[in-house]
Amino acid sequence: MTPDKTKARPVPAAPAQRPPLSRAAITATARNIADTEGIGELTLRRVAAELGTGQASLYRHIAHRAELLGLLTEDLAVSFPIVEPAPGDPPTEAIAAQWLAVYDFMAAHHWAAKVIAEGKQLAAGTRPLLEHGLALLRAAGLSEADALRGYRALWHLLLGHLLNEHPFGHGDPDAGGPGGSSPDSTPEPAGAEFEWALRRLIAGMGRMGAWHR
Amino acid sequence: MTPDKTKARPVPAAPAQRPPLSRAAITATARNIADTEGIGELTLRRVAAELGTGQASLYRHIAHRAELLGLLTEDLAVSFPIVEPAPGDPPTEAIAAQWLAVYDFMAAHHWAAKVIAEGKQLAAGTRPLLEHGLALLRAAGLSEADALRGYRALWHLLLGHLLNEHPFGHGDPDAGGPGGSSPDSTPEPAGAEFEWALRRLIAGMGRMGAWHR
DNA sequence: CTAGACTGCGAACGACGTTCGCAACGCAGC
DNA sequence: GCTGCGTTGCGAACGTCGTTCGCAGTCTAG
Repeated sequence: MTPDKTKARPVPAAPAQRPPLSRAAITATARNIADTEGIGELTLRRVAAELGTGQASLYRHIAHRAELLGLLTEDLAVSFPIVEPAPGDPPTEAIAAQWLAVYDFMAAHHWAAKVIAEGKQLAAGTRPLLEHGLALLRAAGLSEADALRGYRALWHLLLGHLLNEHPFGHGDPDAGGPGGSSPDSTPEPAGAEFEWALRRLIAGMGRMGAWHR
Repeated sequence: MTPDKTKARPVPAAPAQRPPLSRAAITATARNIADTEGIGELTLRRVAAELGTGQASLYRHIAHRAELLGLLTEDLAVSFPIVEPAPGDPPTEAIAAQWLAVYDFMAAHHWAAKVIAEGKQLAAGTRPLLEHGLALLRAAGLSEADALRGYRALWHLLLGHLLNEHPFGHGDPDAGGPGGSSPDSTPEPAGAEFEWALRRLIAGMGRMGAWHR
């Protein structure tokens, strides 16, 4: 179609014109697949197909699949929510609010916990969360060292819950929401279970730490 | 080789005589590989080779790889340590001792946390641990419902720590989690970090729960 | 001695991540 | 202009994985 006789574009085959295929484009496409179809469907072939390129082309921009996963989590991490403490709230409440927000955010991307857990390093993207999380703990009276321990404890608790909570990667649009609660079969709303544990951990850090008593 | 003209023994190849290849044998071999070489080396071909059989033979005894992983965790779970509380110990101490033992046990099998996390819930094998864990929490004054919540919280905390603590699979001893951004400070003995968090969580369950204050 | 079930397994299939080598460009300097 | 070079896209292939197929032997009941 469109037999462009003018010498203009003897372009390869069916490239249409696509954006020049960058790291960002690859990452975005990958994230899209992971979000909508589950991490299990995220293959390099799939990404390439989605972008309309050959799979080998991806390797001009990423070294290997693991790097793509790294970019993915990094990309997600930069939009981790930061919850400023409401004035008048006790520090424990600020901490709880912050981590509940992170939980909700991660739960909305079912693949995140799995990828992070096995991919290991979360790097630069979590810097703001780290900074803010530490500040909240410090403001609650924890020492520098304990704040770091506390941060990691909260993070681990979060990760553990996310990994065991929802079965695994199929892009089930969780948009279902809190509408109709099942009669009684559901043991607990999942998020509630984390909140329960979260609040106990926070309370415990206070009890044995510094701010309370 | 061995041009056996007489029809006597057209026996396959090198069967020597091996034990008849059972579920248990396969599981044991698989576990051995996972323990010594890491979960990354655990392939069906590898298991078959180790057993001296063809890979296709394995499918006479297991349905698919996932089932083997299930057997593996099940096999591990039955030997989860159960720590009877020392007389005179406060209930919180009994709980801590129990879970520290489980942590050490799981940490000795680096693959366990990963497999459990992605394999989903473990089943029958954890029954004794569940029973005992609940009993300890109940003995500490938690309600039935809270004991279950507490058990799961402890389990999730444990899982989160194990997954982020030691990298294995492809050993890049990079920092775990988003806490790694801190360049200075000591990495801490790993088990100690869990213990810190564990004791806070236990304390917190008491504080907001029932037994203390 | 025969029929049927069960077990082992060589060979292949399809999907994956990754590598190779070539074609097509963009843009210096001549 | 033409030439040479670095970069980008990509078809084809390789090696490995989980899994399936179909046959060849062995065991056991009748």
